[in-house]
This record gives sequence, structure tokens and C-alpha cells, in this order.
Amino acid sequence: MAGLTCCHFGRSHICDKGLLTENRWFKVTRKELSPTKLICEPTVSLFTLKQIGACLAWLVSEATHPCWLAVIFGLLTAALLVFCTGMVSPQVKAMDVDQDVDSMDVNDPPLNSNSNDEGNAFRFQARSSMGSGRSITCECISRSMLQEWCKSFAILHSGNMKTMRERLAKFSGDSDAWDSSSQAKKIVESHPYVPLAAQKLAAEKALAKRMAGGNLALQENLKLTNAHIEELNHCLSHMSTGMASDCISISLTATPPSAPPLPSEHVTAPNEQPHPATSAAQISTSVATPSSALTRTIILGDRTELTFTEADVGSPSLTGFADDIAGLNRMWDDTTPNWGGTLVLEIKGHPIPIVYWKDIYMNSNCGSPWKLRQWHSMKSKWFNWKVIMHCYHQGIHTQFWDEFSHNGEQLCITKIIQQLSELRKDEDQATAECARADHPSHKSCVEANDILTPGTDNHHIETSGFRKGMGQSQYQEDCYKRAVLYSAPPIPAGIQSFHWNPLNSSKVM
DNA sequence: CTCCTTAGAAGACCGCCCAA
DNA sequence: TTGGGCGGTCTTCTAAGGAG
Repeated sequence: MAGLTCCHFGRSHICDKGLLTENRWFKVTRKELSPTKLICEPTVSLFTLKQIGACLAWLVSEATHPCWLAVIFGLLTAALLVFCTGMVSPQVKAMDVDQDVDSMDVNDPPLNSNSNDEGNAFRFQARSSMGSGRSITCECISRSMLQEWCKSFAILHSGNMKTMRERLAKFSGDSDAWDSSSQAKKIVESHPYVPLAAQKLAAEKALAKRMAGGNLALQENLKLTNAHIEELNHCLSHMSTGMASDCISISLTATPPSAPPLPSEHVTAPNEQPHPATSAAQISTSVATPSSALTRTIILGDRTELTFTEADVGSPSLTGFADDIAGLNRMWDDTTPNWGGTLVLEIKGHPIPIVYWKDIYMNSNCGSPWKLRQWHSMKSKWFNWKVIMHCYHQGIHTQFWDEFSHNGEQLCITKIIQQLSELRKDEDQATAECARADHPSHKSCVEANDILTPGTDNHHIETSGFRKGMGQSQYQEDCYKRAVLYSAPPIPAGIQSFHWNPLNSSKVM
């Protein structure tokens, strides 16, 4: 692969020569696109516009000639025109029909029902004359609504939400009580029964309607935009010197694509042949991008080499692990035996361990940052997870809970994070004390004391070491060295390393 | 209904890096 | 040398849930 960039990825050091430390690879490449992926796509989708955006970003970065800037501006205008005139059709995915079914909010079990949602959902049985033996699934009902329903059914409305859900579900199983309730009638009326077959049929019709191409005005706009883009292409082909093949090639029609998009994936699992080239007809979106597209490659814990583009990376998961640290542990790192392969973030169907997320979303050491905005919104959470997992892996997990329990009950995640923060501060102080103790007589010790005393205005200076991205042990070493530098020139020969253990804050030298 | 607790989001802070 | 951007960490705020 051309342009391979050597970089540091998490705990591993990667270069084009191979694995340096652990079995983590992270490569940034500009992947040559296969000719089959240059086939024009038959409709304008959001994905297409994203591709155009990617092209423009590349062009801006490459443009050195004023004419190029003019072309870029023209393309931007075209993209805006496409978007603002409502010509953008949602990317058609295989799930579309199911999504339409779900949107009906009807009664058969949701097609995409997820057991994980059970905690927030309950089901009215409604096996009575009103409901014809069906059930109604209610999700995301607020506490106040639950209380209101309980009151209207003359059942207890105290307790937590789970209790109320259970009471309501139980109540709905009593057909006599259910039938005699006016509130039940309202609920049934607000959830009209539609058989599953009818749901699917309606969803398919809605999908077909969406894909039908719209009205004449839309068709006209499409033609106009096609003309604009063709014009731009013409300019590009004349202007480009040595880059004739890089022109943007887009064809717009209002006809639906015949198949889902071809992913820009390049996955090579161990002992597995690369995916054969998919036929051009299957490409729903394709822009003949500049001759190369930025990709990254990670080597997963099972040695699977996963190459992906920014477009392959979805939004960060909204997942929280407030009451499921064991679950976090299962999703954190695929090189540990705890890895559960749970799919929270996936790239090309591969579950991505959380430990990789930072570099996938953002790592600018490996090229330009991706998903910077998304990463900013989650980096704080990710940092907390990292700290928790670091501690969780210090010993056996029962030790973790021994430390972070109160009266036999496990602490909540907020408390754990607070305690870990306190532990870090204690460690800072211990390190500073250690340095001062090692060099008590130096004339600069007063300065060292000022700088290395937590709780003072200068404490931020002390903690900055850990902030600058080094691990905790590295930070402690740095902190120690800083103190030594302020007090005496050489670092004592005996010092080799510090091992940070939040549960046992001892310094190993 | 009110108060307390908690999780999560957002952004502030500060040092490091790097290009000009 | 300097200033802007970035990354890591911490703090604050808000919304939702729990409990009396």
C-alpha cells in the first residue's frame, strides 16, 4: 500500500515493517480504488454527498492553483444545490423496510426487538376482545406517564419505574379489569392493530413510493444538477495536468438503486481470501474520487486485518456502562481473555474494542483526524472507562469490587471515578514526597516543593505530566524526574521505573 | 411534590507539538 | 521564538430517576 505511515497506536508501535510490541497494528494508507468502484451510481444519496465532501476536502488540501479553487467552489455549489432542492434521497439500506414497520408503532413484537431494551419496555398483554389476542409494546414511557397510567388503572403508583412497568404488565393480563378500563381503550386505540403481513406490505409500499423518483420538478432539478456536474467534469479534465483520471464522475437520475451500496471494505481475515470484486451493478454510491482515499488498517486481536475509510466508521455509540463494568470489560480489549465480542461499534461487521476508539475516531498522528467532533463529545467518557479498566485489570476482579464497595454494595460508576481520581492525586503526592525525600538537601528543594505539592495553585503543573498523554507510570516517572531536576541534576542510578497501582500505591524502583 | 443522587454531555484548562 | 491546534484531564451543568 502506498504512503504507509508509521505511527504509534495505543499500546503498540506500528510501522511498515510490522508489529513492534503487541499485536496491534494501525496503518494509514492511501488505498488505490479498484476500477469497479469507479462506476457511477444511479442516485444521489447522502452517502454520495459525503463522498463529494471527502473529494472536496482532498482537493482543497491539494489545490495550489486558483482554478482548482474555482472548481471546488463550483462543486460545493452543486452539492448545496442537490441538497437544498430536496434531491437527496436517503441511502437505501436493507433495513429500510423494517424501519418502516417499526415506525408504525404497532403491536406484534418489534421486528428488531432487542433484548437489551427490555429494561425500558413492557408489554400490555391485552388478550381480550379489545386486543384480539395481541400485545402492545410500550417503550420509553416516562415515569410520570407510568404513574398516570397506574392511577388510571387504580393500581399502586409508588415505587420505581421497573415496579410500575411490572404492575402495568400484570394488570393488562387481567382481561376483565383491562376491558373495563377506559384508559385501556385509549391505549388500544392509540396502538391500532395491524397484522405483521400488513405491516410489511405497507412498509414496502412506503419504500417503493420513496424510491419512485418524485415529481417532475425533482426530475428537472436532477437534470440541471447533472449538467452542472458534467460541466465541472469538463473543466477538470481540461485543467488537470497528470490527473486526468481524477475527475469527479457522477451521474444523477431519480431512479432507485438496484442494490445496497458496496462497502469500501477491505477485510482480510486470517486464512481468508480477500473479498472478490463485487459487480459494478451492486454499487449504489460511488464517486470517482481522487486516485487515492485515506484508509486506516487495524489488526484486531484475532489477527484480522481490517482496512476502512472514514465513511466506514459510524457514530460513537451512546452506550454507557454505569451499572455494567463487567460489560465494559467484555468490550474493552480484544487481546484479553475477557473480550466478549459484543458489538457496540462495528466496522464492516467487525466488533471494535473500545480501546481502539480513540484512534479510530480521532488519532491525528495517523493522518488527519476523523470524527473529531464526535470524539470530543465522548473523549471524557472514554477516559473514565480507560481509568476504570486500568484499575480493573490490576488484579482479579473481586479485588476491584472489594476496593470499590461500601457495606457490601458495589459503588456506582461516578463514585468509582471520583475515588480513582483521588487515588491519582494521592499517587502524585507520594511521588512528590519521594522525590523530596531523595533530595532533601538541594538548594532548589523549595521550588520543587512548590511545584510538586498537590492542593497548591501549582498542582496543575504536577498533574500535567499525566495530561500530556503518558501512562500513569510514565507520569510518575516524569513527575519524579521533574522534582529531581529541580533539586539535583542527575537522576539516582537506582531508579528504573515506577509501577502505578491504584489499589496499592507503591513505587517500585 | 420536592429533594437528592447519578449519568452523561460539554467545555474549560493547561502543556506539548509544530509550523511559520 | 511564538502562536495556534491538539490531546488528556478535570470540572461544571443538566436531565432523569429514586425516594420520602
